Amino acid sequence: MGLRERKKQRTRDALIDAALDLFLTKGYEATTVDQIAAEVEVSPRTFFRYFASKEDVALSLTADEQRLLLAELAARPESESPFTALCQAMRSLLRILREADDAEAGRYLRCQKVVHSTPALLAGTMRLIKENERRMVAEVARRLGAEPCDLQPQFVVAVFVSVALACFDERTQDPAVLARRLEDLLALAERSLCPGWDQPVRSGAAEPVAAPG
Amino acid sequence: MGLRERKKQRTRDALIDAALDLFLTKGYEATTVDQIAAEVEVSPRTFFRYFASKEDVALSLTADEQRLLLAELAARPESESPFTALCQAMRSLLRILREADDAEAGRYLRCQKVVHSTPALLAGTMRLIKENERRMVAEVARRLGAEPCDLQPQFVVAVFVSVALACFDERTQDPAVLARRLEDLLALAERSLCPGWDQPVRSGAAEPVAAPG
DNA sequence: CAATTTATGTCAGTCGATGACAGATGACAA
DNA sequence: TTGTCATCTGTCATCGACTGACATAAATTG
Repeated sequence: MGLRERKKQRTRDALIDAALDLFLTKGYEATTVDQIAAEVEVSPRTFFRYFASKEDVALSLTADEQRLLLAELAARPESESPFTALCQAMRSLLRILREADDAEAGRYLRCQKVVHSTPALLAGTMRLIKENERRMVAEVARRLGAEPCDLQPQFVVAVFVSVALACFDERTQDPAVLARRLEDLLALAERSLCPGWDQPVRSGAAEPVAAPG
Repeated sequence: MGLRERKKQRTRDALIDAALDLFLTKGYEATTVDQIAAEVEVSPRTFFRYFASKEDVALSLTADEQRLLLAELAARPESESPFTALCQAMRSLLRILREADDAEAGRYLRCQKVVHSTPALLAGTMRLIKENERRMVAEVARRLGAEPCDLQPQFVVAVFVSVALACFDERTQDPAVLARRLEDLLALAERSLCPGWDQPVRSGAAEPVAAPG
């Protein structure tokens, strides 16, 4: 890898770290892009060449995680039922977070703190998750032999997203605590959902049960 | 009601209508606050006395709906299980939308179109729903005799929100079509969830089932 | 009508974000 | 090493969202 690319990567990381630090100490709204740029000693214009917006720098890690989650889902064996595959992908993601080096782990923790204390960033996170949800629906639909517009794949992914979001809801920042909370929630989900609920329905059996008395 | 308040209400409605019209024809990003204000013949500064932001004017109807949903939930009888109460509240909301007069219905339709074609507004909608989710969790927790931080009320509301969001996902704007889609999804949810899943667990029965074979 | 309250307009200014242009710097070949 | 090229960066100008301060106009109240 050339000097140029290494330099770019360093600048990018420095911008993220400086931004997260400032967001944590002064608050997201009270921090200006100029201050972030000054901290890294680049011009404000350069900041916007690395990140599309002030929000973008705060959510870049979250965006990475969403991409990772989707990749883990795609890597799950076809033999797993859709919801199981989603849960396993989530467990993989949490394992990766726990095994990250200190710099990465610190970045993750600061990111979590900032996002959860800033409504605007919480909204941005939702947007990212919603975008990823469409891709997960496509994958689940494929596994079910259904279309992305069908209700079942949408429902399966929606339940999964619910559980995942409930995990992150409170002030659960430590990946270990988060993993524990995920397991509790998945156990609750398993108690609440019928066996086979996330598997293809036998054609011709359960469909025409609409006729009222 | 005095002249002053009536005038304010008219200005507010005019701002919403003008904004939605412009958003629909020119797009949300391409529309400036100055244009909206000019359309209603008020100063841009006045616009910001009615709405906190450009986003706010687009989401004011959605915010009203969320407040309404919460009110309908609170009005459901205590005898209903939490998930049933949530679903009935949602049905009430859709009924109100279907029974609205033409001006209100038109506003609703335009709002839906604009929101679903603008990522920023989709994110804002998510934020509103997330905020309302906290209040719904509080109400459901109360009905379950649990705390808002407990997993069960969070899970119940999360599943409900998932279903509700899946309703609005596609280009389903007409309230009648939306109601039909809701019923289909609720039927799917009912097939997928165990009876009594959203009711208080008998103390001492289902809890210690963690011991592995 | 007079006094008070409240809504509105004007002005100035901050901050996020983008386009245009020029200068600096790393990549690469001769 | 040197020259050329692509790319990165800084500077400048500009737009649009948003806010505070102050003056004006309007409605409410007595």
